Amino acid sequence: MRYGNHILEIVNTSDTHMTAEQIFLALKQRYPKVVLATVYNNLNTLYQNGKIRKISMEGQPDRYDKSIRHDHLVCSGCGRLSDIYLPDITAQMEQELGFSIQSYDLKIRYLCPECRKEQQR
Amino acid sequence: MRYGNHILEIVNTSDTHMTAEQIFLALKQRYPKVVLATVYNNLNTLYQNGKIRKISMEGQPDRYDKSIRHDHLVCSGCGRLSDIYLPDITAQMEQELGFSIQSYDLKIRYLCPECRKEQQR
DNA sequence: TATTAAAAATAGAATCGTTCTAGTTTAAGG
DNA sequence: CCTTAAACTAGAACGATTCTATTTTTAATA
Repeated sequence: MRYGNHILEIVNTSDTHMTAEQIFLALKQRYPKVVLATVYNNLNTLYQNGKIRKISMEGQPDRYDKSIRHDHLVCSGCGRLSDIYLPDITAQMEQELGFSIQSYDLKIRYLCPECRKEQQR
Repeated sequence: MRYGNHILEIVNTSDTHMTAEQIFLALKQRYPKVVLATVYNNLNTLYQNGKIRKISMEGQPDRYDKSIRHDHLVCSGCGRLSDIYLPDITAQMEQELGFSIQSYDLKIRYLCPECRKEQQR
């Protein structure tokens, strides 16, 4: 994985949630010969090794995200996705379930301030 | 939406999480002339009207689900997706966040009993 | 340093879920 | 009935992702 570290850095330092294409374009700046399939290969490997997260959103290309635990807010108006750091509820879940879990994905749907304004008209 | 009600019924009464293709095949039994694009159209409309839920899973076709509130368990071994009815944590989330939300999606990753056995070898 | 083998990258075709377009049928209201 | 809009059909098109075959790079070893 010649590009693995750089791809990981791109994903980790981005605060947006980048698509493979966007990561490819960013990587291309330093390595102009790199090809999209390579980026996919690297992303898949990083994902399988738990180094990054993958977010699938309906109708959109998958997005890649840093692996540190956090949750997501999705605005149901504009669709914008943002990070939110809520307390870990793993223990709570496990207590409810009665068995242990590996992780969880929490996606919260809301209306962002701008879309709320928009809607009030 | 000539097929709307029947599609809704298929989704609501299924305990698996059906793909558009599977729903199409089920619907075809009663309406042999129906076409996949129509099923997609209907599913999209139902989804936009909040009658059904849509679950996007990486690398797989979208799945459709009843809209009543529940959460999901995904086995990280075999990938099987199942329903789980945990208490609603909307209020808890809102308290943490300080603003109101519309809904949330909670997907819990774990190892199902069969895969746990498998792994112990 | 040269040799070799394995791993990663490249190019581009292929796949497959989903949407789109244009034409046709159906349903509802006047 | 007649008209019009909505829904459906057929099949092409699209786009994200994967696959295949080939080439390049890397790393190990002699």
